[in-house]
Amino acid sequence: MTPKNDDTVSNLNTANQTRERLLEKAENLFAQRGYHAVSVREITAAARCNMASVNYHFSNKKNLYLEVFRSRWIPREQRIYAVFEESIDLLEKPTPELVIKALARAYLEDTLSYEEFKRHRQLIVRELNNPTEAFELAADQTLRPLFKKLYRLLEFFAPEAVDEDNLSFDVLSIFGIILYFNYSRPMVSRITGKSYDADFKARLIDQMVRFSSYGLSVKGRNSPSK
Amino acid sequence: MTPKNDDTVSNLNTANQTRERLLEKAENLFAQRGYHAVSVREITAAARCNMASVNYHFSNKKNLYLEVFRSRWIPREQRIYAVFEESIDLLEKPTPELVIKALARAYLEDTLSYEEFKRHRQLIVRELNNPTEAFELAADQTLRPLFKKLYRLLEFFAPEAVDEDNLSFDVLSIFGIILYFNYSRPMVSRITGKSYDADFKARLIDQMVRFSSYGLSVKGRNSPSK
DNA sequence: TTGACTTTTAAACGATCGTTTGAAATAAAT
DNA sequence: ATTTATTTCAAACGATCGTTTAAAAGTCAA
Repeated sequence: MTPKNDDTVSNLNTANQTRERLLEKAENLFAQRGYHAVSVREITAAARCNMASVNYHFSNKKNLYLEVFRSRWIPREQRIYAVFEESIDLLEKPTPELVIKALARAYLEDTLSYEEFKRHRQLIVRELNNPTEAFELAADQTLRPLFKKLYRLLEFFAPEAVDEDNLSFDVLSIFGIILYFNYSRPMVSRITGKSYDADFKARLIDQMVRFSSYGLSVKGRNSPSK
Repeated sequence: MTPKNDDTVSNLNTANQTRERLLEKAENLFAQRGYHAVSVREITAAARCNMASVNYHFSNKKNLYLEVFRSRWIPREQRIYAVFEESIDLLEKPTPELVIKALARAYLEDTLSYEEFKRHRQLIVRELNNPTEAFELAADQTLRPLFKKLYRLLEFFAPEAVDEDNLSFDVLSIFGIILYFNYSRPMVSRITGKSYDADFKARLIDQMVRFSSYGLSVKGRNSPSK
């Protein structure tokens, strides 16, 4: 009646195939139109399996939604952070400006396909606007660790002059800039009418770095005149 | 069977009372949980009227949603813009920094109550993330006029050096900063743990101005050092 | 007060929702 | 080959959805 809950070997192939198909299609549909606008019938039709499969593999619709975050969204976000941290480690002098550039790049460059990133963003924007249990998962596993990392990077570079509150606020602001420039992509494209090519990407990254690094309250940034 | 469609005087009092109650409660619920998550039964229960009233006054649920934008969201946004334009007119020298500050203030200061503004933001963030017909209404009546206004203000102040694309991009960026710092309010409060008082508001405005004005590609801003 | 019109109401409509059921199909173990 | 366990399936469940209906209640002019 219920799926096996341990990792003893059985017919893993077929079972996980439909389970994975369900997660893939569910994520796509939830991202596009939101939890309540998507029906279990629609998800299972897209995954070409029986309607009862959702309850068999995930017990109910809500838990399928949460599992999309657990097994797809969070690992993907962690991959982005891994790219970010790797490029930080390569820097000999991680100035705030370089840190922000590394973060912007990790989000925009090649790590994910355009469609994959679109889904990814739509899911978290929904949660930021109207948090459910999934927001708590995402906050604990990805957002707060990133904030801590950013805080330490800025703190190291401006160890004396700046108080804790200002620094926390700056961290949130940087995250906000990155988030906004990604989440508003459709609107930006729609209004500027520009295609989303490599040049546009470079322009976006430049804009993000300028807008956030110059606003920092920490010292040690490059000369903002020019 | 259907409500009167002209302005001949009849029992306006009672009719418009329930119509207005429906719009008020519908906006509140749509903002909090989204179109599909809210039922007509729930809206009419909150408005203390019969379920059929929605179809009587608005013909169907979807049109009730659109009417929330037409008769509540858009006029409210236009009031914010009016406050912005009034304070611009008082400036003798509308530098980009002062323009941004005026815009940030128009959104944050007293124009709307906290709860009213929260609803207002939630509605538009939903539409930005997943546009429906309502987005087109909002874009035509409020967003695009604001962009044009901002463009003209920046253009006037930097008439020579900057090309059209950069300026359009800056306008979008300013709008994005304002939008983000408002729409992420719940998250910011949640993570910083600060209460949303007058000091916090002033801090927010300061942060918005710094983050966006220093990033501009136009000349003529105040010295960005310090 | 009558009569025309507007608004509100209770009840029901068909459709679709998430979930359950029990049997059929498939795979793995003996 | 037989048993055991896992996965898939068609069908149905009760609940809730948006909408319709037709009558009751309310409003206002003549």
